[in-house]
Amino acid sequence: MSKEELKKVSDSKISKKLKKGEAIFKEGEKLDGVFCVRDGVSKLSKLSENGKNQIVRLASKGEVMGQRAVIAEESTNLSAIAVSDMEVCFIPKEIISNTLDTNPNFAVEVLRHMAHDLREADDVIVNMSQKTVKQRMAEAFLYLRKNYGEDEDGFLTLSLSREDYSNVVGTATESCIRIISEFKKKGFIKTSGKKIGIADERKLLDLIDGF
Amino acid sequence: MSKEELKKVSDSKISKKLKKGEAIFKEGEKLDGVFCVRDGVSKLSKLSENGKNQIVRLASKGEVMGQRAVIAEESTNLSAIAVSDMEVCFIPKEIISNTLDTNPNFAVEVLRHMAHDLREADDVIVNMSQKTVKQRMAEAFLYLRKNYGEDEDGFLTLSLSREDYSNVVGTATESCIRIISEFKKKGFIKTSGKKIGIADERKLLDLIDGF
DNA sequence: TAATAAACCTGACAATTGTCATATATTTAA
DNA sequence: TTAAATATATGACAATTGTCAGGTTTATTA
Repeated sequence: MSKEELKKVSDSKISKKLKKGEAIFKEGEKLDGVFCVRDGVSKLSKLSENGKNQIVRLASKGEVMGQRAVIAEESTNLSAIAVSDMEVCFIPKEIISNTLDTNPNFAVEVLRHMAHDLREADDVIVNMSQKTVKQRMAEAFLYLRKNYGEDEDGFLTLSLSREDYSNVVGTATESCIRIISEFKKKGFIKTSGKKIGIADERKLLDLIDGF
Repeated sequence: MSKEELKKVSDSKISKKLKKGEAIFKEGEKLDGVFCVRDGVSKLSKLSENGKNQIVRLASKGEVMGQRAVIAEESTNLSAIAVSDMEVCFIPKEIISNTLDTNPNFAVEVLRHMAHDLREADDVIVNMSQKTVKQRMAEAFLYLRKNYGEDEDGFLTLSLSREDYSNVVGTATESCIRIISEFKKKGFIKTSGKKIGIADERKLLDLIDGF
């Protein structure tokens, strides 16, 4: 079964709609299959011992959630919560494991995908440990524009709450808010209500590079 | 080809010896295959834009390095440098890709392994972003004991330089040294020359849990 | 062995980030 | 619509962490 075939399977399934804030699955659960995002965006996060929440990655259209746990036959280490209204479909693990066992191409394709995820995770580790909160905030804005685009007025299509931002960059919500204020004052970004737009990409890039 | 068979292949290869400090490969290189650690330990690290080095993980006996890049057909995102004298063997990428294409079991096995690495990477992300430097230092000591053991006097078998420690936990070398001094003064660890041993596991665990 | 280099250590201080308290704005629900 | 809940914002301060500038010790090598 190729990726395209799998997509067909997934398209034929009845998909589930979720409202912003609803959970698709929670950390520690056993998953009976994987979830494929048809529309909207989900945050994949993990609770640390001290009660703080860390958003490890975001998943949007076409991306699959839960495959790591299903493949490793473990309970999931992450929670998936909708950050916008969503439509997801479910693919039972039996289909996954059957296809894995019988079709080497599929396995290799999944493998490539996971190799890619792993590289991204490595990059996140380096960013988290070597960059300042301001630099991480700047990267978050650029990442969101690159991956989810902006509207006709130049505001990010995917709007996260301040708390979500703080959970992405790994900082206190207050610090996050302060940095947003500072960036706005300096003209790096613009805001309108809770919408945020990039006003000066160059300045953000300079900040990331340490200038 | 099963994992055991692969091991046989690798064992039959002429292996290469490396002295502490030598590089197996460097960030950005194209790899013609993967490296299997037969003896010793290697650090897998990445340079961030600001010139700081981050150790993403350590690889020891039986572990494979470079598979992510070979599978994704990308240049490697990490450097591998020996932190002790080492013996590694090389498996050409042709063998890997042939085996991947023809043997679904092998692909699934590699997949499981990569799923495991990905989970660990997620955990590292959370640790890096949500824990203090002291907590991360405490975790590093416990991790090193768990994975590489201690000698008859209770000192960690794998002894890293202070700079390596700082690159593992993502902090300045001076901060790292100060924390080592503090832990020693408080009786959490003991030192002898550059050797470090765990003196009070309970206290370290309490610190990690925020007490 | 002596000279040199590298690693380790410490103090002083600055910069960054977190915490707590509180105020305002916005959203949600009764 | 009004009340309650939630999200956003800011000040004041403390705690953490980084930087620079020296030291000392340990390892390397000429």
